[in-house]
Amino acid sequence: MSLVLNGHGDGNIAAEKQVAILEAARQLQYRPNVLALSLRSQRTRTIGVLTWSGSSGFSQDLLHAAGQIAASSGFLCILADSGEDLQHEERAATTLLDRQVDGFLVVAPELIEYRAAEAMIGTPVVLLNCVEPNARLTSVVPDERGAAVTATRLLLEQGHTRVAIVSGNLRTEQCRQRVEGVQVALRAAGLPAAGVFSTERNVDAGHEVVREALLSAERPTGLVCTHERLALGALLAAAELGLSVPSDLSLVSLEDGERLASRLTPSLATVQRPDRAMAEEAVALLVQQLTAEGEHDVRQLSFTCPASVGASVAPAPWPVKAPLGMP
Amino acid sequence: MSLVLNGHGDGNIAAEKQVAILEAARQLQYRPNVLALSLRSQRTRTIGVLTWSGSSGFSQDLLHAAGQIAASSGFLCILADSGEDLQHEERAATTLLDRQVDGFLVVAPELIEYRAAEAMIGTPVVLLNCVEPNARLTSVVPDERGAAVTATRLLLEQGHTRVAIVSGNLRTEQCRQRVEGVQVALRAAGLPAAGVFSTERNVDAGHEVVREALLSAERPTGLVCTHERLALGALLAAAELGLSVPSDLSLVSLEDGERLASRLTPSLATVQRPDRAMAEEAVALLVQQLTAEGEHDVRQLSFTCPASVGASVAPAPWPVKAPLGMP
DNA sequence: CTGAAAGCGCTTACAG
DNA sequence: CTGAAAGCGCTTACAG
Repeated sequence: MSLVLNGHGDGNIAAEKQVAILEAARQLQYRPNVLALSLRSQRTRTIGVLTWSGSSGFSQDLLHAAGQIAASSGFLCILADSGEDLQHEERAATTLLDRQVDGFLVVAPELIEYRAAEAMIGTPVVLLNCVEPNARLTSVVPDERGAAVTATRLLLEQGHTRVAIVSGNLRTEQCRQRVEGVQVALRAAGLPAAGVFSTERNVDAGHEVVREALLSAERPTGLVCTHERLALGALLAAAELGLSVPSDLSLVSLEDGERLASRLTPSLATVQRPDRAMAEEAVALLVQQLTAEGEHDVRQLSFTCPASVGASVAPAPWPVKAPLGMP
Repeated sequence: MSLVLNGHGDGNIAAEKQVAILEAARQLQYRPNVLALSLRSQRTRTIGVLTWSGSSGFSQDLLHAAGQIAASSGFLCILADSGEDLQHEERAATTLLDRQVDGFLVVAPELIEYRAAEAMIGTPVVLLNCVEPNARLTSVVPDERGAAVTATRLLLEQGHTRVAIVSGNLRTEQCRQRVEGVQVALRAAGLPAAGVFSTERNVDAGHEVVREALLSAERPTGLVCTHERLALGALLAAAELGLSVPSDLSLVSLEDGERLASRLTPSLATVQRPDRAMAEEAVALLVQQLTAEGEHDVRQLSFTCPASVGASVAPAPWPVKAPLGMP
């Protein structure tokens, strides 16, 4: 009977008998017992998703997208959230393994280096938005450095030469790469390195630090913010000091999934993380490993981040106004 | 053997034999096969979580919290995301049912009325942040109306008498209840109903509509916003018109999970949705239904929303300044 | 007190 | 071409 239902009937079962079986199955609304099937085949068509909310986590889109795409390949995602950070990672992995997940998808809220829990070795793993330090696991990440280069070019194209960086904590891999990208772009344009204003990743802190930057003697005409909240802080600081964005100050931000940029006034020019495409690719790679036979190459995929137009960038003012501090 | 491992050994198995078994199990790192166990017991210790991202969905916290709490009771959550709205709900429910989930948790990104898919009847269901129109399913929701009353009182206590409402789309249950709450509070204080400025739920739209409100002849001294993005828009509009928050304009917002309020300058006074407590309760109710025997009462739980202090409220200015429009 | 058997619902060889 | 049996890994009665 299962032969028929699974399409292996031809050549084995008489045609009319097949029809009868199919009809009966329909009438009884027969649905196979997935548990029994899994027990037999030792495969559950299930992906264990390891995630954690992080300090400012916005993996929400990545998670939603991954779940939908997995579902379209007949895989279901079991979520194991290890809380604020990854300390319960090992236990979460074990729990998922007990449930016989076919593979793991590790979804990080922001780009980090990730060391897989010991329990996971031997099971297919794909990393989303994180990398294994020794590149021994397949990973799908945004090209953060390239994104920062792209962002900076938006300012350079408009003739800005006095650019500053507003960044989150430089101890995070993400911020380091983003800041580096800006400096690379400036160097390539023959400009000196930008001043880096590093602070907590929230609107208040951004406000404060940008205020400071705008009051400095060498007031920048263009700002690259590593995170949307910082850009919002910058907007508030500029308003407070009577500077108009973009005519007095141009603003570019890298996206971090908050979806704030397009909703501000003026709308922010940003460089976006292609969450959906990345999730799609990561799940596809994992599903491929799970369904195809044999060994698979470890791959490191880096996604280009596209620029998104906004009203926060204008040509550099010329001549540059005197610093606000000295009238 | 399983008797020992499951703690039913005493009285059945010789003590020293039990020790031997336990020791062997440890050495072999024995972990029971959950699949086989489920097939036998017809229970999977699995909760199917039905969710969708909605137009502006911020169920992220609810989801994370639910997953963690379920895990602490030995239940795992399988996520089924039905995309933008609930049109694929039925299919998602069926998929989860095929996986033999023990029960359903429906997590709505914002308060709505929810009609359970037909496939789900017969399986325990708890609704989180939504209600069944005929109150036939257990649900856990925030007291949106009460939250709006609380918010409004923050203004009334400071002597505000000219209050306006900035609201999202009034066709949504959530906004309706929030607006209603404000009016109830005003009526109770013997004040006339507030003007309602309803618009899209984003910063831009909030900005625009608040600008209009502030330029009207009867300029309000206090604003209740139904969503944080609208409050942010209000902040920008006030800054643009040279009004200071809170000395010229007091601002209170209801929270919607964006976590923006505390990060703005000035920090927003808000009334918060107790996401974690709600998720905890919802999961607890479901787990209880799944583990205890017999029938269970259908319950409708409403959670009080606590006010959160912020710097955006001050006593009403007196006398009220002339409207900005006529100097 | 202990060991062998039945059965959860499936699929895959294997006789007939 | 078809039907009965074995087995995935567990637990729960049921003989011994």
